[in-house]
Amino acid sequence: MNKQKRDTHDMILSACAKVLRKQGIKSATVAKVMHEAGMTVGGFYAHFDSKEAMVAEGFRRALEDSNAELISGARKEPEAGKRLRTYAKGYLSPSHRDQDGAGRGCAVAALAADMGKAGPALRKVFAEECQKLIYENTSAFSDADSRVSRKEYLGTLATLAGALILARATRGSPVSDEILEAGAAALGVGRFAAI
Amino acid sequence: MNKQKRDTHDMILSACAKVLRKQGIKSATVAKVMHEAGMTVGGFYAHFDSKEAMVAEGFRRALEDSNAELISGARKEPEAGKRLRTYAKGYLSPSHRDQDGAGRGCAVAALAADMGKAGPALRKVFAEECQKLIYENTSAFSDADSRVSRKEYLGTLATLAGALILARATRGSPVSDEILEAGAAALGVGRFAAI
DNA sequence: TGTACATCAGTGAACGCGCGTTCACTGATGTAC
DNA sequence: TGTACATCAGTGAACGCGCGTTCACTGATGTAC
Repeated sequence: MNKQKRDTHDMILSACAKVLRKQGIKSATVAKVMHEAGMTVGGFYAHFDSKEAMVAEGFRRALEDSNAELISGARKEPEAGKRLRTYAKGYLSPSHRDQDGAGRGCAVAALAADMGKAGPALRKVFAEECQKLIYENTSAFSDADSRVSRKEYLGTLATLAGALILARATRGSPVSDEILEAGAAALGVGRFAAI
Repeated sequence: MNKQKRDTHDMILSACAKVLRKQGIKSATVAKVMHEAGMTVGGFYAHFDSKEAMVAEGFRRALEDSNAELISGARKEPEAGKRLRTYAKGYLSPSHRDQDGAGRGCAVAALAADMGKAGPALRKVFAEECQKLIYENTSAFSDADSRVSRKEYLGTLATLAGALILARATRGSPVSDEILEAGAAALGVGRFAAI
């Protein structure tokens, strides 16, 4: 596989990751992804064995990209003890809720929903990527003085993802904003009260 | 519309609600729902204008049924202050996570995911039903001595639904159980610590 | 009571469309002589 | 250097399948006389 082909492969993957974050697995059709990558359908099978193979690779890309973007703000916070709070605030902002249309929202929230109907191969990739993400983020939110445990982070992640998914599901109704606020309040009371 | 036809309509709706809770909107095909109701496809349009119309009605049924089932245990708890805790414990049990295959899991968690891709009409119905559910449940979890505020309940709901969705998404991997436990711990620390 | 007819819930086959996948072809690039 | 050929990434049309929807038909029930 020469450089040019590798570049094309990469472009398709980026397009796939973007569409996945925008609309999930079912909507990430081969034609749509190839169009997004500026190509036609026919060339697809020179790069991937099947749609599922593309989605599996696309998952990794989507989850990596999305986590890198979401955590970048919190990383700048010098005091580790404040990072998770910064992260959560950004995560539960209306702008993050509405960013899914641009393919820039949290991939965990966007994809978790589709996993129920997905095959075991995809579920395995998803779980692996979650493990990586959990490991990376607990590290990023901790330092020698202030540690976020795996369990704390998982609990927070559940609240964040749940609030975001519910807020997106009710978008347009006043409950949507209420849910984001309630999620933030729950974390504030339960976990950040002492900070 | 005579009684017999109304009964049939109702059977289709029950079947629809069950399939919706099992597999979401996309998988609730007209043929599958009709088969589940013991009929053939052709009769469908005597009862509903379109698949979307069925799903809209099915939502109401699914959410009502699921909430009634999930809350029944907590309702038996005489002390109101303990009800939300009982509810949360059941909600985050591995058995609830695995009940989706039987069409008996929480409909909010099962359907919220599909809302992003659904049309505005369905989103409206979903939001309305959520409002009803929030109102009913805050009442059910409160009495004169112990009140659960709307905000507290919404925060809890976000954690519960988020943990369930993530646990289902990672089912088969050890993270799945971990997420359920972390969700319970988050609620325990944040909200039930004083109980 | 018995007969003829209307109504209408439900049947099952068909149609159109979108999607994953396949395949014969094109056209650019590189290699052999 | 120039010519002939091989390679192969990408094209675009086609195929099969599943799904929503339609439609001509059936057969049971009720009504008129």
